[in-house]
Amino acid sequence: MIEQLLTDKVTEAVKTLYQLEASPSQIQLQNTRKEFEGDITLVVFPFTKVSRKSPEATAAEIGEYLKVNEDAVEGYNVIKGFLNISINQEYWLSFLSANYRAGEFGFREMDNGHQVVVEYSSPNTNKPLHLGHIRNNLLGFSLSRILQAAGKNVVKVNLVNDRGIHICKSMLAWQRWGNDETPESSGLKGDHLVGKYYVIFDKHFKEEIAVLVTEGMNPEEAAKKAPLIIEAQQILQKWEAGDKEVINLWKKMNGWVYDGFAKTYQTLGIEFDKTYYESQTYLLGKELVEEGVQKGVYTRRADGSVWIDLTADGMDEKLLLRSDGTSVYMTQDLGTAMQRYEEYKPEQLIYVVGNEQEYHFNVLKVVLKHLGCTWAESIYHLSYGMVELPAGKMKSREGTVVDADDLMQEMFDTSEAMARELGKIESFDDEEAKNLYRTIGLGALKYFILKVDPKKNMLFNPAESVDFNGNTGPFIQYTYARIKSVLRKAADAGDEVSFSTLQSVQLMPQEKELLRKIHDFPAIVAQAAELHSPAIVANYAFDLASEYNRFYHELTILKEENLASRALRLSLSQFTSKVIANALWLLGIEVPERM
RNA sequence: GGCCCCAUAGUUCAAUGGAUAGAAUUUCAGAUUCCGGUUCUGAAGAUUUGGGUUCGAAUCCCGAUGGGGUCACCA
Repeated sequence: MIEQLLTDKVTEAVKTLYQLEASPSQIQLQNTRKEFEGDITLVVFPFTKVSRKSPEATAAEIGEYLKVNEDAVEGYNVIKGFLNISINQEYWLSFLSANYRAGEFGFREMDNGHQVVVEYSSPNTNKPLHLGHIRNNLLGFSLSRILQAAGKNVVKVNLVNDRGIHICKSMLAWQRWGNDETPESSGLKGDHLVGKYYVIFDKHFKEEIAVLVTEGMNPEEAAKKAPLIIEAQQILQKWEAGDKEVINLWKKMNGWVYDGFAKTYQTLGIEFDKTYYESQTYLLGKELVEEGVQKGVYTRRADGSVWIDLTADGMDEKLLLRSDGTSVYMTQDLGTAMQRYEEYKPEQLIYVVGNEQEYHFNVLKVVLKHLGCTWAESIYHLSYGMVELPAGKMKSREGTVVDADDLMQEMFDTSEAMARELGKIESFDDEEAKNLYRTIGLGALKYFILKVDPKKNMLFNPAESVDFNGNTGPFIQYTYARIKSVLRKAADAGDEVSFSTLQSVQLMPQEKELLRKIHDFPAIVAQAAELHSPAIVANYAFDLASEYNRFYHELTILKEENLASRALRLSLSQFTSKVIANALWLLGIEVPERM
């Protein structure tokens, strides 16, 4: 791309002019702002020290050097310390004709040397997925695709939290109040059915606590002494002891949940390369802790529990093994991290987990480093903020969770209402129309959530997200469909032939703007991968769609008489549609061929 | 309270330390017209606060204020 070309030339220029070996960070190239003449701008302030001249004079010297020594540079102008470089039209046109047909534009070949593991989703099996999981799943899936497009060999991993006291609560409630209810008999999706019993457990549990409190017990103690919780703990113990009856019930109910999750994942359009179950990994990590004790980096207390003192690292003391020898969260995460490292030897180990667990991952890294695992540095916690709704905050503790399945259905319904109102579906049969609602509803949801910087808390407004105008997924999808429609019409008129005649037309400003925007796409993908941020791709997709709309609005395409101009505009349209499709693919968003 | 994160137009989001802080939406004005709708054009509108570093700060550093998270032998 042109940036690389210019970086090299500028390096050469400052070496020749000022005998300076410039580091890449000193060469700051950016797209020239619209109000100025030029395509790419070099910030020359970093060179004024060695040039011992004013910013303007320095810029002029470098500009002149580039103009003389680089064919692609046709001119320059200087404003303050900014050197605005004009790239000649041949460069842009050859870029266009070389790439406009390339379906994989912006994507790099996979390099097997760069393996990356991305863990995301990681649900509990006692209740259905909710809005928070949606952000998690979308981020994880999209990030995986972005990394893949940047040339990484990505393994998408899910770690299902299928054991523990939470599922025992659902099991107990189902045994006691369930009357053999099944997904089939109740018509409920499996995960919803199990979630229902979790809620039932909680209701009775709270009642028991209330009774104990009126009898004079303090609430904290009551929460530990309530018969239901004791019984649930007994079930957990039986589970760990391998009790047949308990295990069978556990398998049955988890099976229902998996069926339900599979449907949710399918509807949401995400997938995994590999699924791990905590029931199979929760014993891992104990040997590691033992190893740490031998090495003297962890300490065993009199009661048998194992701790690490992280006060020197600015953290607290942390428990690594219970006094009864059983694992805690940290123990198994140490184990699974080690397992993954040994299995894949990845250059990066990414965890998509909410920001409430930031401390946990900081500790995880440090604990591994104390063990001598230098690869702990490759752990990256993609920490994301909470999703709120206009109605208020979404926290499971307050019982205001928004169910993922319900939310998606609402999105489909809303997009249907919207499409009908706008008369989008008159030429569609039922099947096509239904697919369109799905595509639009999901596109709206995904785009709205992914366009926000992951680390920030965000507000999801369902009604606003499906708007066909504005910074929304449907707007981008609509732009794509419109381009496709233009191209179909052109093809009907037998225009394909002229696509190949892209020579010596004069680029109009709007055409060049669009081309420049398209030209940025590979750099955007690289940056998004580097910063682990789908938001960069999302905002780019909107920019590109908006740019196309401006282009489309100001220039005629189908009625253009000049054949070369017409070919130019059609190839630009084709190119834009490919890049929009590619950008949306990175976000896991489908594009409709017409709408 | 300790530690971590966040703070940008009325609202929801942008801005690798670079030029006059961009969009979308809302509001207002105009155009379009079967219409108080749609579409189009234009305008208005923001860096919480006080210092510091820098040629240059929304961005980096220190303090204040406000919001969120986290400080379990839960995961």
